[in-house]
Amino acid sequence: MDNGESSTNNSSRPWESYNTVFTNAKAGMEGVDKEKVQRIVYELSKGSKYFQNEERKETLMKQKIEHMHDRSAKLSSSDLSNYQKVVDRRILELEATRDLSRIWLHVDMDAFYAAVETLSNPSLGGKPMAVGGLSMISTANYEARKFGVRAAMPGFIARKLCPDLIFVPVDFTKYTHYSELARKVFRNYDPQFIAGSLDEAYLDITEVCRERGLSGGEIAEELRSSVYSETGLTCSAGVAANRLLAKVCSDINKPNGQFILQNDRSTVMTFISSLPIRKIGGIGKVTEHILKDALGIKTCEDMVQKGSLLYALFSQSSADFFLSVGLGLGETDTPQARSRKSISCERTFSATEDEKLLYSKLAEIAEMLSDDMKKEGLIARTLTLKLKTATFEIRSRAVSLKRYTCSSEDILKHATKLLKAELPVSVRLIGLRMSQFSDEIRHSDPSQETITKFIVQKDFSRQNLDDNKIDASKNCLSNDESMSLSFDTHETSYDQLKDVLENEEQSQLDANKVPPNQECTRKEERPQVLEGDALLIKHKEYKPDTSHSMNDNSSAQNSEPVTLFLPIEPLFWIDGYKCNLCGIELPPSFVEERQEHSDFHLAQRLQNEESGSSSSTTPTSKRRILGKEKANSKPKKQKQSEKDDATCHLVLYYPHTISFQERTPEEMKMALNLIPPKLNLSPSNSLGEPKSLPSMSDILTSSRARNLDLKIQTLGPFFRVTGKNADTGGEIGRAEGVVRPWFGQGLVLHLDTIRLTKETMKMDKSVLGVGLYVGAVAIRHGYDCGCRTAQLLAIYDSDLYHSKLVRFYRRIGFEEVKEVSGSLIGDMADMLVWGGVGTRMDANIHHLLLKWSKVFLKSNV
DNA sequence: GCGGATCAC
DNA sequence: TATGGTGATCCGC
Ligand SMILES: Nc1ccn([C@H]2C[C@H](O)[C@@H](COP(=O)(O)OP(=O)(O)OP(=O)(O)O)O2)c(=O)n1
Ligand SMILES: [Mg+2]
Repeated sequence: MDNGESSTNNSSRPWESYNTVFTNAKAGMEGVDKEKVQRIVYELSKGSKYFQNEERKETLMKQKIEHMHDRSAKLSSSDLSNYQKVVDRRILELEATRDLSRIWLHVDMDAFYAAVETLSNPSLGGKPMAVGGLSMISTANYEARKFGVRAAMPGFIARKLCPDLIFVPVDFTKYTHYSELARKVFRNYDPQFIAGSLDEAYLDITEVCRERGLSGGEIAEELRSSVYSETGLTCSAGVAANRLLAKVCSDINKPNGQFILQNDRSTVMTFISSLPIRKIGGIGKVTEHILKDALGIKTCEDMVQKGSLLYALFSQSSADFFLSVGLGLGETDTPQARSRKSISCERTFSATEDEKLLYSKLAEIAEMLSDDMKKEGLIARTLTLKLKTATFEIRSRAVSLKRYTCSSEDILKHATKLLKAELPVSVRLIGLRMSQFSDEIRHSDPSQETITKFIVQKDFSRQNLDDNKIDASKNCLSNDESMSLSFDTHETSYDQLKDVLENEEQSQLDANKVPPNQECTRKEERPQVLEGDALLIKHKEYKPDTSHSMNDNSSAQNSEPVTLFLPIEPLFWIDGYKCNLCGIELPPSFVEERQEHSDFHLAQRLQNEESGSSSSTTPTSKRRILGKEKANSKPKKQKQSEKDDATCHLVLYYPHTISFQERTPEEMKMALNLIPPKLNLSPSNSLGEPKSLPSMSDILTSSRARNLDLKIQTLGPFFRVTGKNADTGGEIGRAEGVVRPWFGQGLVLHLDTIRLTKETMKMDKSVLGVGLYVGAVAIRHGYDCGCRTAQLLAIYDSDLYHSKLVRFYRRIGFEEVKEVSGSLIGDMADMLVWGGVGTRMDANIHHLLLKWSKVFLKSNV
């Protein structure tokens, strides 16, 4: 592997072991003498603090690789064959999700900043030029790239590579302007295009192609030509069946070119097979190294070939991502816009130990950060201090405050404490970040402006350090008014449910948590990307990463449903902790989880039998299970020993860990995604959801006006929504359920319980109103997880209550599917799954949200 | 919840 | 002389 390379080269050609990102392939670097570049970079870096730190990191990476390698060597052949089974099944399941019906286009401007600069100063044309300074350059034009000059390279090194290099300082306003021009063009092809950074976007051109009878390639030509005529800038495009592939494609014929990958499985597979893994977004320098040096994986094809190793050594979510990459899969839907989760500000300066100086830098940064937060109307409660020491070591120190804040005084006060604890230290960078925002999300969530606009904002700037209390009372004096306003809207649009909802006096409008946001200027159509190359609110939520240690990752892994085809066998815990059916590990102390788990296996089996295939049911053993209401009694160790050899479609879940994981609803959406790779940016334009479905934040915002404090938690695919009285904290209602595949329906949202505790409610009349809110969060969660259908059981308690329930659910959009009476064998699966008898009802989630949109989206005044 | 790493642009 | 800034995710504690 790397033996020969490192030992011989280190002595004679030391630069070969200094691996920088600059050695990676990149458009415009084809004819570059890589060795020469590497040598020069090495010569100028050698011995520097930066270099030493890179060496330190390199060492750590090597250790990681070695560790991974050892682990792979220890795997027995039986381990591998077991993992291979998992891989084979997973491949089938992933393959089933392949969607070749959509046409995605990824467009990326060529040498963006540099091209813009050339536009405003044509004399730069044809000459090697870089945007940035001698310390760092942001990008370089293609003339400069011939010399090996590229983004993120220090300017002084670039100048050594290319003595005639012209430097132009950055000017974000210009780039933003041209970015906007280009986006106007994009909008013509996909009004909901997903904007990445200033210079790239994803467009779903399926409809345009269909409507105009043009191919993806023709649309790409036209779009690029249009971008050129509108901006004077060239760009490159990639067209493929999903975003991951489209992104890879846009780089192929860059600059000023395009590449179309036909939506045909074998074409895709051929394309992907020889593709170096580093080309895939999310696989960077480290991951590439680990996969290559420890596992011998170089191409995407290898990912499939060595799938068993991946599943043995990485977390399930990472392995899933890798495998899906190997299959050429990627996201094909248009994700919902996501709001930012943190805001930060950091500055580099010449390293110093001078405490006075450091404190004053800190104060400046706190001030800038505070200003930014105010501009966005954000308040947050977790503060993180970031330091880069003179030796380039990165340190971070965080505190969570009792109250939300955006004041520079608050920030500085706590930041100072954090910094103080680190002194003395020589520092070259200080940064501050605020996260854990107060509920609202508004920003980037277009539909949100509805309520926001009702809130008359005063300038909440400068809450004098009153320390605490920033809250609503101070900022939004007109709170009551705004709330009642929104409430009215709410009620009127509810007429359909009036009889059930009854009154809604909703006396105490709390507004307690309403943040002081304003974000006035939300221009009607603004992708949320803003200034500078910074604000790209992009995330790749799939971070394949090297999980290490942990012989068996399978235990605490992510929650991802895995479908297995296994013969039915009795369930028991191998060695007392490992499920013999699926291998999941659950220590005996995980009583509840074990219960759910064994129930789940049994239920799946029953459903399978019911749903056709094998009719050989074995009623006996299941009967008793059914007695216990869902959560309590225990199905002993399933003795359904009568294992028919029927092959069963089992779905099992890997619980994330012992406890529910607290997540904000926004985060939630991605928690259960099946297909990992996503680099999901913010949908641009303000229209947000196509049909203006109520977003999670709409629902939450609306609920707060009703003094409801809603929360959602997840445990793997399971979720729990709780509604509390915002004043007392007392629980008013909750909904629980699970997101899971259902026969022939893809993912469905299974609503287990919607429980309301009217005792604790002040206004016991609006119980069902609360139920609607709690349910809406669950439904929206389902929507975000990709469910199309929601299922529930209107439980039979008493005639009166039951019919009321059915009526209620029917009104809000559910339809009766069947009666589960308990008298038919076929009911057993339902009874087991649902924990009782009643009326099974289904609803189309999209329709449901549409129907409810009037409620949660106060139509514009 | 915190801290370190990784990644993208 | 000189190696950026912003935001996100994941993992292991
Ligand atoms: N580490 C980086 C990478 C990029 N950028 C900025 C400058 C680029 O102009 C812009 C777009 O990034 P790209 O990766 O798309 O690079 P270019 O557009 O400059 O070149 P090309 O897309 O032709 O390869 O983002 C940056 O500031 N820092
Ligand atoms: Mg570009």
